[in-house]
Amino acid sequence: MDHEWTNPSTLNLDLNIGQSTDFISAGGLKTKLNELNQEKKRLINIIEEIHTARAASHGQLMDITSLPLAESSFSMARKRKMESTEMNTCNGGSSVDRILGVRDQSKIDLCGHSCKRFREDGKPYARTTYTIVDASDSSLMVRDGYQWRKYGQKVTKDNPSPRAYFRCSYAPSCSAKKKVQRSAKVKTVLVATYKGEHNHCRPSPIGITGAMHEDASHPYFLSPTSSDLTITLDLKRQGLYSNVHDKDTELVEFQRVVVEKMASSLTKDPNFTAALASAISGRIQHMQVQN
DNA sequence: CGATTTTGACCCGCGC
DNA sequence: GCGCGGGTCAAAATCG
Repeated sequence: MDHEWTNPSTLNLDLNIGQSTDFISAGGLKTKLNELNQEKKRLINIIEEIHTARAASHGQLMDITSLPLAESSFSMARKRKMESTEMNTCNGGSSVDRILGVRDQSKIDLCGHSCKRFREDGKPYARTTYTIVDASDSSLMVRDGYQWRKYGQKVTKDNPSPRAYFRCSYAPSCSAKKKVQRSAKVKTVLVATYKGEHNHCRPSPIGITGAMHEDASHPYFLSPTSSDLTITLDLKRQGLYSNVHDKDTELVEFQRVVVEKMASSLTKDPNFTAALASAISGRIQHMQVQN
């Protein structure tokens, strides 16, 4: 199975505008714009509700983050050395910091309940995220708010791009690790696989101005602080545990979320809707002149 | 000068 | 038992 992939950073959103053979009346256009405005208000309300609920549940997060860590099977050799498991608890940070901390998907679900998930053999699942970066960016750096130290790089058999290995800068007290590799199919996508859990607060929360969108269907994070569009998608929340090794499924899901997000962003942008209305009305006037 | 990155060597699990 | 490949180590190089 080999999906033909569109570069997510250059997705072509076919909105079917101007392709209909039906005549678009001025009244119909006005109705359509009103519907768009209503949809925009509805979406803003949903986002506000999500943020409010998250702020209210951060107290539960504090309890969850102080739970003992699950033993990571990531490195057997390392495990022998990491006997010092000094546990830190989060007792500080701004409310924004704490809210952003909720992004650690393995610890909390939408209801604030602990949802650290384990495979049948008792080992924790790896968390995979995708980040769109500039194709010319070869740094393999994924900004997730934590400080990482690179400790290795390998070229793997199934992907010509090198794979970078990172461990948390707070190691050995923190056992969190991640590996980052450029997608073999989409060169602008960095695939980051996280293992282990951080036992400390996020030292540098990513973009306070960043928009967080996590609901049952769209657990992703937008980072407008970088020059490129960065969308971090947590597939564990997508109910794709059983398909965690199916890269095609992951990539298709990623593409779907990107398309939905871009379409949603456009319809919420008053500049876009104004420009759209202007373009359509201009087209209508042009058609009337021709007739 | 300490922290971080690079990179070749080594370790270890797994399939044959 | 052997070879392969992913993951880690650690010395050297680089950076701030």
